[in-house]
Amino acid sequence: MEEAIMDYNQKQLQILDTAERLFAMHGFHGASVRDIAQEADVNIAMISYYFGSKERLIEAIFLKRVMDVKNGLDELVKNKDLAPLEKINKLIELFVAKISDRPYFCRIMVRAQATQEGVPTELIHEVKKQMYDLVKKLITEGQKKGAFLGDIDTMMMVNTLVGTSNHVIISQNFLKKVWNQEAISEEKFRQQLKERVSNHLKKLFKVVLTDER
Amino acid sequence: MEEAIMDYNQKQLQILDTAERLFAMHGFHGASVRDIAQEADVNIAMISYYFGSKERLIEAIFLKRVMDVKNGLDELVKNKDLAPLEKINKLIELFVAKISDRPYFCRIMVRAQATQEGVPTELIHEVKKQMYDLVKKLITEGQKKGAFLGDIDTMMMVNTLVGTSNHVIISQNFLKKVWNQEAISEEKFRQQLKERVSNHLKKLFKVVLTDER
DNA sequence: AATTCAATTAAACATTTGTTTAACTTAAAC
DNA sequence: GTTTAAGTTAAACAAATGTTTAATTGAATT
Repeated sequence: MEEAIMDYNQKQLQILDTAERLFAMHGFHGASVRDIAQEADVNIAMISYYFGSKERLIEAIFLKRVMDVKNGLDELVKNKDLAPLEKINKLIELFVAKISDRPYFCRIMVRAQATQEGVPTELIHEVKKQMYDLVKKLITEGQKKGAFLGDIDTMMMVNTLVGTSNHVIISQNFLKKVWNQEAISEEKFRQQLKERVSNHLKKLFKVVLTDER
Repeated sequence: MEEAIMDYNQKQLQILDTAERLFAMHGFHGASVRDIAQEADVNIAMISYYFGSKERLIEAIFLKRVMDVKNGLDELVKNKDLAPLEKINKLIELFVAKISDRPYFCRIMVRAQATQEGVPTELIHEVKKQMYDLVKKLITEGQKKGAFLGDIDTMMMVNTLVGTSNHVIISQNFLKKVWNQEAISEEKFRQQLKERVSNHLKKLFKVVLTDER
């Protein structure tokens, strides 16, 4: 939709970044265009001027980020010369990195799936479908090569991958508190978390998909 | 807070149920008190009259439901004479049943964790902590009995349990579409989903915690 | 029958909401 | 230097928001 190529100027990027943060923290209806304009340090009218409406603004955020994820997945498919399990590991690493590096968008995405907040549902379904198809392909490939076991609930494995990753990201504050790591910096903690959930999921998939431990 | 015993009359229950549904579908700020009053078939003023404010209304919903979950967990602890893995299975079954029977509240809960929507954060953290402690206790118990393996990331296992379950519930519409099960009734599909995610998680925990398959 | 108090209502309240307007500035193009 | 168009602004707009008010009903209690 709109134009395929999107080159935003400085002010537009300010608006997009601020809006992403505020939508994530307070929800679509909880973040007013006045709040966004003020925190982005632009006049209110500029939002309508550049993006048309609040709805079109969040759509722009989605388009910007979802394309990112899609391109990441496409890149993975090209890697032909990896062992089945290594491909899975690569996918896990890539997915976890993607969402833990963009925690604000992750929150928006989770909200969007949970509800109907005037967010482009088809876009979400499309990228989820792509994710599912990719995992299914990787698993059946591994099965044909005899590397993976036979009876695997592919769809549920995807749900575990996506659900666990998302949940860790949105529960960050809670985890920090439970682990008594409140002294550590936000950035460092996120890095630790990324590594830990990545390793956890790799072990999980290995032990489910193969006979080894 | 408030009174420990809460016996709501018919009208109050209508408000609570409708509010739970609308908060789940449109978010806290996306659902207006007018919408809630209209769909619950009561006068707007009755909401302030009974609950004081919109914030206190969602707090009442949380109190009502969270207590439910807590009581469920407590009951599980009493079962002393079960094998370690059977206890884990029981926990999975109970948790999945709890949230898939209350999909609206599940969505509210997910939103509340993802953001800060004037929702009682301490309440959520409290019940999450309880869940974590319970799983930790069950796992270390199994390890002491020699039934479970040694190196297990307990916290991540909890995240997998909660994250996967939540994600399946909030992605219901998508899953229905992907599986081409759009003809089936809402209720029946939810029942199938409950069984499937429950079995999936049981297998997952078994293969991770023990040496058997 | 009179009193009391909770329940219920339509209307009003002050804010806040997303969006638009019309005037003004800036800067590049001719 | 004039023209053109995009950028920028404060102000205004109608609509929707959460909450309160003041009046009325209902049904017990005295």
